[in-house]
Amino acid sequence: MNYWLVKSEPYKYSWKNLLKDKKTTWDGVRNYGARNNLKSMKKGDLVFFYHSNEGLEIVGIAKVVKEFFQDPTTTETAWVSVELAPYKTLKKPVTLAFLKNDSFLKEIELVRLSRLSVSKVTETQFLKICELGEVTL
DNA sequence: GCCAACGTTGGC
DNA sequence: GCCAACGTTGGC
Repeated sequence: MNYWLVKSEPYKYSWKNLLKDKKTTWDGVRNYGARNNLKSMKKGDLVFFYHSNEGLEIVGIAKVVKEFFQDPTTTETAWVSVELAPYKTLKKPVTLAFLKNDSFLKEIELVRLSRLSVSKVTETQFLKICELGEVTL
């Protein structure tokens, strides 16, 4: 099992939208690093859902329900999508400011590679953030 | 294959 | 609205 994090600008697609939709196609990724991460996702992997621009916090955990396939928003075969479904909502969102201030969590790719829209999360980071978010898996 | 110019992302 | 970080493009 691997752990990931995706960013979304809430005015475009928020965690609430995902809860309402029950599942969504994660499309529109046009960055090779992010694309490679999408390709590495396995069914059942857990994915933090982060609100960028507004909120600046991790708000939920989604689950990979379908592994990568051609991104339906383009005919260029370089780009892929996965399907995500909501899994758990964090009782207490974990903010970027908090992560940056934590000597352990500041190593997370979300902080280190701030422009990457799909990033990796280690198991330890994942569990720590779940604890902070008061969410039980 | 290097690197300057430029564009984009996203936090502040 | 600014700017740092970083990816991409294109000339050489």
